[in-house]
Amino acid sequence: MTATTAEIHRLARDVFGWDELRPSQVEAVEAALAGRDVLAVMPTGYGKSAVYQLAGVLAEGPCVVVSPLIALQGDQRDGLNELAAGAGTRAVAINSSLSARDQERAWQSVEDGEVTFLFLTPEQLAKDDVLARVREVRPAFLAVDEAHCVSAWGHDFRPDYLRLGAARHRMGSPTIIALTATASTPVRQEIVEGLGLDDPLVIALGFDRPNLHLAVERHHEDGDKRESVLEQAAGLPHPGLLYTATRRDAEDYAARLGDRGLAVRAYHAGQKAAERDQTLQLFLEGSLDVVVATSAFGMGIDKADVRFVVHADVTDSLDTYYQEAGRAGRDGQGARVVLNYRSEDLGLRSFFGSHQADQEVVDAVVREFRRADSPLPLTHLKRAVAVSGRRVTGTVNLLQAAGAVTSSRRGLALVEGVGPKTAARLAEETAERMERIDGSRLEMMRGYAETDGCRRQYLLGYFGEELADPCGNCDACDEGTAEDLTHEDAEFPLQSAVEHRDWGPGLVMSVDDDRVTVLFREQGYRTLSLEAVREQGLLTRV
DNA sequence: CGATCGTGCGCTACCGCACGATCGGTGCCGTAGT
Repeated sequence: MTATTAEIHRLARDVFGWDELRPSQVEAVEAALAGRDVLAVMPTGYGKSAVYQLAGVLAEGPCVVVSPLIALQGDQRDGLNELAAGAGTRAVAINSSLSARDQERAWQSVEDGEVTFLFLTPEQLAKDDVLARVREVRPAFLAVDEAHCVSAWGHDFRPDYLRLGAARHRMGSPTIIALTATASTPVRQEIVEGLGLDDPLVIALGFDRPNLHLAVERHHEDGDKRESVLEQAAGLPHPGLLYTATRRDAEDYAARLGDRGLAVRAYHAGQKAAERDQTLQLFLEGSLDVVVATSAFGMGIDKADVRFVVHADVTDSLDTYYQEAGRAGRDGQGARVVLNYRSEDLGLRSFFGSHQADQEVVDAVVREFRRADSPLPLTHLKRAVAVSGRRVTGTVNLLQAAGAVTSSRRGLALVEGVGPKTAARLAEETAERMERIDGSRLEMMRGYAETDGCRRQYLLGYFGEELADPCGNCDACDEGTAEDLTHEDAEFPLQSAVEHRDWGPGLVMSVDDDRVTVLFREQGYRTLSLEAVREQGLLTRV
């Protein structure tokens, strides 16, 4: 399956009405059509979706699109149906919001060959009957939208994300097109591994958003921080978004900003759907000054003129932070991005970082494997073990990551010689490694908050992109504390591969005068003193 | 990790305090009950 560059451009123009495509979009479409897996990390508004849309129309079989939120799927489906109305393509979304009868009707249209784009959640693809039906229609592509969810949610919250790689093979091994707006090096790596991408074309570009002014406000007392956050949300140009770590804080800040006469509403997952929808509508139509929200607010929300994004608390990583902060200034006009930081607030985040498996579930899963002496489908294990399916899936994911369980087309199997004790030990070690890595990502958050250097150089460095000079549009640059952090002739250039005596292979993420930060495969991010590195010969370039 | 809630104690009170327990954030899905 191939298409010439001219054909791709013609399709974009005639069917979708896009006059111009970027070279990276075309490159990604061509690779996908040639059967090569693709991971495209492109900023919002860059035309990520065009990659699977163009490839999907040009391909022989339908394109399965995995998307995390049912509401988002509805928007994507409607947008696609409107966009390509004349081209004989059709998009449907099948999920639990449809009645059994409507689901069946939708499947019929898929099986009759009327559907080019089929939107599904990862949970749908965890079901045997769904996979069987998908397999029958011989999909050409499995597009994974918002692919950072694989890394952010796959481990425990929505474990079916980490089983998409296995699902791909059970549906006849279509080419995967994975898409996300923000992903640092380790997140990209997790997407590649989690989805089982095969020698993928990785396109990652355009992280810099020069119109965003980046700032950090450091605080000692919680009360002072709250006052300052209120001042920011009230005083900065509107409309804006205020992110909080808890639902309760979202309500509190919203009430206090309301007292100051602002048009403001809270938004979090504890509210009724109707209330949330209303808030979203009011915000989109420009009737609100501020929305105060937990992380529930955001994905798929495209409002161009957000003038500030203030964070009342740190997030679990800079990936999440930049994803949320990046909702400011999409129109390219100036916008303010402020992180309010207290080192104590990092505590809440480390609480959320446990990956430990439940001993009982590990035992039960291992017992079930040993009882059957042939590979088992996950659905069998979920039936056989008397806890929630999610916990079983999470445990199996952990055991698989630990190398105690392998997955093949025939199903899951215990690695030879692994008993309950070994499985438990491997699971624990793996969970600890994940926690170490989570902890190190939190440390990068601390680093961003505590640096006196240019925030943008730090942030872009985290995403593996080098900014030659201090940006001139952050608080450190305003105050003149930012020094030029780039060292072209440095002994450890950015993104160069190194090997540590004890910690193994790593990648250089940032360098300054006396320190180097390296991303290690097993340890996560570690900052080392250059003096110690030199004296003890800790690092070698490889 | 830190804030908040519930419990039990002491013992001039339906109160104050110390202590331990619990909770904190994202959304699928299926099923029970209106």
